[in-house]
Amino acid sequence: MTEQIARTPKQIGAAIRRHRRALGINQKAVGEKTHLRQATISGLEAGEAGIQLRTLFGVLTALNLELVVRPRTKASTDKIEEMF
Amino acid sequence: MTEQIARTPKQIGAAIRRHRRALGINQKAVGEKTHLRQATISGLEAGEAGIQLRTLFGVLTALNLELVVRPRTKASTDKIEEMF
DNA sequence: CTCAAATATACGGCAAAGCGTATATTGCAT
DNA sequence: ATGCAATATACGCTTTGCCGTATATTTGAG
Repeated sequence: MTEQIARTPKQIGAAIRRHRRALGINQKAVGEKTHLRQATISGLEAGEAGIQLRTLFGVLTALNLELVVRPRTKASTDKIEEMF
Repeated sequence: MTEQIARTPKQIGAAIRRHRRALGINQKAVGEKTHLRQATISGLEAGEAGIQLRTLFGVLTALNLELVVRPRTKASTDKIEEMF
């Protein structure tokens, strides 16, 4: 199961964490590759909603990941107010 | 071709724009659904690297889109410094 | 070509991200 | 149980997102 669906910051954070662990590297190492602090990686993986795209894609690149944007597959609640 | 690969803020912005247009709605309407300004949607679609996950996922939800996180498929340069 | 709709840009203000640095906490092997 | 590695949290600082509001520019229909 190497393809993870993400519809929220928490979900993409969790997905990134799983992939990072699968690669056997720690947050500090990702921080060094990306010029981000270990604390910043921690926040991303925790799903902080304020994380910037700069940070997200830096980490994705460091982990050799990519995103796919596509229409939602299954059902969804779609109440934006309840999203975070 | 409704599945778009994104490895950079610019790419995800472009992908979102294509999907939005395919749905036939404008930035102002997306802004109203998400409680974001039209100017903010514009920035997201333009690929501004500082856009936050809060903003990204709000728009994805409004457009009924989702992300998939997966290992990169084809080749990649992977020079993070050159990413933006 | 014209004009309206859509999109991009501007400015001051407030809140928050990410920084360096440092420490607290958690998890895991022995 | 101990100790180290990994992760989470804290503080002051600088930078920047997003806000409301407003305007400039681009695009497309007629």
